[in-house]
Amino acid sequence: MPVIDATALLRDASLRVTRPRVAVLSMVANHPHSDTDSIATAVRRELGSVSTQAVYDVLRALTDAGLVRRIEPAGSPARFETRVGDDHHHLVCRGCGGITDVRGAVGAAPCLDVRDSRGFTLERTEVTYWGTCPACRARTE
Amino acid sequence: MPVIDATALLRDASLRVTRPRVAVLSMVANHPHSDTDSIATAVRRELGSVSTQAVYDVLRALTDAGLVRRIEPAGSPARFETRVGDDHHHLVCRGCGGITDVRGAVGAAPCLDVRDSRGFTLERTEVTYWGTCPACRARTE
DNA sequence: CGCTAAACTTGACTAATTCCAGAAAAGCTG
DNA sequence: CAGCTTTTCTGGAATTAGTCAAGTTTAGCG
Repeated sequence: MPVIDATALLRDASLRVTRPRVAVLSMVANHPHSDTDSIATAVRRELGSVSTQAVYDVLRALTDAGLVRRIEPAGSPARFETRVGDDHHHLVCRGCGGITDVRGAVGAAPCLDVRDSRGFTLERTEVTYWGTCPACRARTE
Repeated sequence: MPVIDATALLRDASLRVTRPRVAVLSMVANHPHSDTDSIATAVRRELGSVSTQAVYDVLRALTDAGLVRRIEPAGSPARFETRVGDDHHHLVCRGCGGITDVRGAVGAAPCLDVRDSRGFTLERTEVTYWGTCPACRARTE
């Protein structure tokens, strides 16, 4: 299991270190692409009782601080991951909604330059690949 | 105003031609990126009274038939457009949620090939550019 | 140890979308 | 063009995801 020092990460981001925050951050680090509900369930299993609201608040705080990234493929509730800063993208299965990371290179990719940005200030480029995972393909064949 | 023959499009897709369908399809064609609510309002203005359910059903039928595409940027209700089949992508403003089309060339773009597709069958690649539109930038400066 | 702001709890609430069951309408079929 | 079948539409209730507000607790500083 990848061990992360959630406490140190929180401190570095000048966030208070609370039990719910540590539990949520560890959970997201160890189970990338979890949705809010799975995170809440896992955190409750660890700490006993944590309000849904707290989970939302914590995830918002972590997202704002840049410790986790929120990903939200169409048709699916929000999911979270800790891999921030590297240019990876997501492969989403239409069958089961599962998400897999794929390497990418946005900065280096000339075809992702927008020539006609119409005055927009570009901040981020998000690439989502839609397809069917091996398990779902097997099921429908 | 781009005139489309909604009736013919529906027939070609072997969908029954109903007044709500024609109205919804025309609305989407003339106002790309509309959300369900605006579509419902516009359709009601034209036909008098149409249930919300009918609008959802029609949009689903049109989407399944490939006549419209459903786009769903994070944090925004579903939106619809008729430009299907060409490789264009979307520029989404974080401030106002507005969507602008940008040309793209997925098929021709080498950097969008996924080398490590982990057995997935790839169906579509979706690129979303996040940024701030000129109007929103002006407002916050 | 005690203070204070930040974080957590509780519970009601909104928005978007779907489900359900019956009524109505479109379009074959003869 | 009358009747039958299939599909669509209506209205209301249910679900899901997430937010708001007010009061209580707690981390971290002195």
